[in-house]
Amino acid sequence: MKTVSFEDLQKELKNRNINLSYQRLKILQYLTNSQIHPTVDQIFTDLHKDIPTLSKTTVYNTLKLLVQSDLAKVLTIEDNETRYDINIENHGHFKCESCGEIYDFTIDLDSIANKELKNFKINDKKVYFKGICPRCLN
Amino acid sequence: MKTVSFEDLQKELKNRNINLSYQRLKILQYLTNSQIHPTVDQIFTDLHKDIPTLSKTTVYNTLKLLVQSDLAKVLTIEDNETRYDINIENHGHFKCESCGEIYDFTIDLDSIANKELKNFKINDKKVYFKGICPRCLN
DNA sequence: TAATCATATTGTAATGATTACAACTCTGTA
DNA sequence: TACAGAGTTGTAATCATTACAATATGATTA
Repeated sequence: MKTVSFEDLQKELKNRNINLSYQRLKILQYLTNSQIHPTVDQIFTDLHKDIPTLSKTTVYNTLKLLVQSDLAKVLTIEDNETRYDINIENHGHFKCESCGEIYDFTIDLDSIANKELKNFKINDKKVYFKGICPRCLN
Repeated sequence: MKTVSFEDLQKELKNRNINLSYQRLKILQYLTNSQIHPTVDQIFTDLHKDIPTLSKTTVYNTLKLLVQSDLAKVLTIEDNETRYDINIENHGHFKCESCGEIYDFTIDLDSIANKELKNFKINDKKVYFKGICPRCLN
């Protein structure tokens, strides 16, 4: 699975004339280091320990920026929790209905193109699975 | 694509000892007749014309019931709009980013099983595409 | 260095979807 | 008719997200 380095991200932001402020840096680090596809609340709560002045609005703003810049993606596996993912192509997401953990799995999104959609312009593909993970099956 | 008849649905509800009240009947009809994958608000607004006493809570309650009974599915293509779909297997959803319309397309969900997940118990698979539909491309 | 300007951050208030809950209604049965 | 259980309704509460105005920051130029 292709990984995105911090340097890549920094470069991308430069290209788009987006300043890498301290807060944005920390949020980017959080997204790349923790592979947990966090919710806004998780990001805010964890980072707030290091940055007591951090505002939740800043987290929202930064995530919106990253999504618009195509550096992050919104995951809507559940209707009541929006999660964020550093943008790595060609993978799907599995959510365990027991422990709530989210697993990445590789999938060739190109291979699930569809004849019916040959006249459609496809910009984004999402694949979400739900079930029970091996750990919880025991 | 497999279609679900009204009689099938009624039978399913009987099996589960769920009463088919007037409101529930209307909501079921709405879901089967209109193929628009409606939001709660669409269902409520449209049915409210016929049933002025209808409450939005009833719509929520009924949809929850249908989902729990596995007769309907929740669609979370966007993080800000929850939609509902009568449960038909083996199809994905395409949402046009221009007009907002949602298109079904057939897809063999079994074929996108994944070796990495061979020890996972998979209960549900969702495939969401986004882009521009042919009508809006012109 | 000081002044200026654009951008980023913050905190609070507003919005909107969903849920909780208590009162009321309906239907069937004894 | 009285009762019980289930379904519906409307209001209030909750929670995530957005809007917005005030403040802070940081770079640039004189």
